Amino acid sequence: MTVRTRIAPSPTGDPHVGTAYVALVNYCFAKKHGGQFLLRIEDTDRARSTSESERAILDSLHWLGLSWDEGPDVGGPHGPYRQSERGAIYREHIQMLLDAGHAFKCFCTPERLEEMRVAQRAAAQPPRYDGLCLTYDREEIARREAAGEPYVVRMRVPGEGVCVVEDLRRGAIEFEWKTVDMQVLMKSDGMPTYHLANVVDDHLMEITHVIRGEEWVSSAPKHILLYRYFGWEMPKLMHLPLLRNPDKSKLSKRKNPTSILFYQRMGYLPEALLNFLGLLTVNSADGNEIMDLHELIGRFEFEHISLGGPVFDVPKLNWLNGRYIREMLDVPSFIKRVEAWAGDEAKLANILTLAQARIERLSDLGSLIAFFFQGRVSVRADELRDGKLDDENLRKAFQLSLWEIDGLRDWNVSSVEGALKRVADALGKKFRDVARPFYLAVTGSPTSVPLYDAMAIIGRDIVRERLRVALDTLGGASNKEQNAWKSLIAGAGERAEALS
RNA sequence: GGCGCCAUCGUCUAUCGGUUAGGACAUCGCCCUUUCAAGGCGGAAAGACGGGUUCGAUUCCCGUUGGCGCUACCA
Repeated sequence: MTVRTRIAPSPTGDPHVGTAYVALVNYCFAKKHGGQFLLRIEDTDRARSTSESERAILDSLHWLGLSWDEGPDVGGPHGPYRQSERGAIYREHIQMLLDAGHAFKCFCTPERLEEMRVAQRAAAQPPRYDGLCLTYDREEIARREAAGEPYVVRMRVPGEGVCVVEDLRRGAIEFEWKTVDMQVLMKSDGMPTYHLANVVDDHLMEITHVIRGEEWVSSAPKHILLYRYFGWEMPKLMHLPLLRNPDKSKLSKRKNPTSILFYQRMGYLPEALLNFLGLLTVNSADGNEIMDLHELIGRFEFEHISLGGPVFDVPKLNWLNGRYIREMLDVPSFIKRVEAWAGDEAKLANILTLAQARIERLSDLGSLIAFFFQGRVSVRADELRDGKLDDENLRKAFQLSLWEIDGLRDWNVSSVEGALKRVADALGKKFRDVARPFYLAVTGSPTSVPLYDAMAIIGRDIVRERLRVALDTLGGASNKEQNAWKSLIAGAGERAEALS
């Protein structure tokens, strides 16, 4: 049997380094065993999925040097590879479960479900659907359906017994069935949830090894049950640890840049970033830590993956990147890399257009536009404070701006302008009265080229990081403050939270 | 709260019952050097805690503690 693995990202935000890590492991495992590696887009969440995000994920993984044998961009015999295009397949499978009595229609309102969960929690019970709609007879269901009541389809789950999840790396993990919820398989909008789509697709795409993040361990019993209901052979499972912030919490952009785009913009070489992630998958006890993809594949053994969540250690990445820059590139190829990174003609033209009106000598250019080519800019707290906002409002301004820019669909001069104006509105100010700290945070200087244009050119990832650093410089925003401030930005708080 | 996963230097890790617990990053010192890097050499730095099992536990088992995840009509 040929080994087939996959990466199944959800296009709901920036391409995450964690996705790259999981993709790398899947890729190495498949190639090590002469198998295939697939890419499938899990875009069943219609509200949050975007084609820009999908594009960015594909581009980022390609940039890192990864490729796939089948996927939405390259096709393949098991397509389509985008879940939003597989609706008929899921409906057919949902019907099979319904017909066999393995799933049922549930008409319960969100309010009832919420009350039920609150009660269960208060009673120290595991949260689990109580089965009300399971008691309805044929007529009752038909009546409600005819009346146009919205419903979801849930899977039936045994009330007793134990489910054993076999994990390649962790061994047997036991769950009592009564702690496993009767998961929604089809939402009221007719789209499948992750659990159904994932199982159906993995089977139809002949995936033999499901290698995914640790956050899926607790839903593995649901997946096992679905395979059983369908009478399909279960693929092997392996759950990878989650990448962490330096404080050991799950890697999140609130505390750390998580987007591959950020590392690209910062001038990390793709080989270095890939090598860095690869170090978490091989045994490098011999002291050699410089490895290309080919060597990573050769040395890959899943036994080498430690189960403790590894901190994404930027200093070590920096060291690796430095070694790649000075050891792995000769001067001509180094020059090429720099040109590719900084020499984008359109970008340079934009920058120079902004600068032209503001210089007297060409030599003024260096200090005026240096911030376009920097990563973080350093600003002191007292410089930021020297404005028209008190300390709390200053921190609020930065926090709100972070939420706003994360909530933007498009990144361009006018969308950025809109975001910052909304922040000023929320503070009850005109933007020009709060502009100074933003200029300082983003450009490193209180006077510079036009801010919105500059931000549009610098890119969302670097801008977010500079704003985040400015906020941290002022002491950050406490959870309490964040909760209090969220309501000031319509919808952006929740959005940012969900995307974090 | 419920369920689950995890636990070696600050960080990434080696060790698959017996080691002076090894390497790498970061850090400190020295050397090299017109500066700064880079490079070379050296130092400091770890088995969370408590019980077992065993002739012997970092390693196996149990408990505690801690970290993390899940707990949605998000993935």
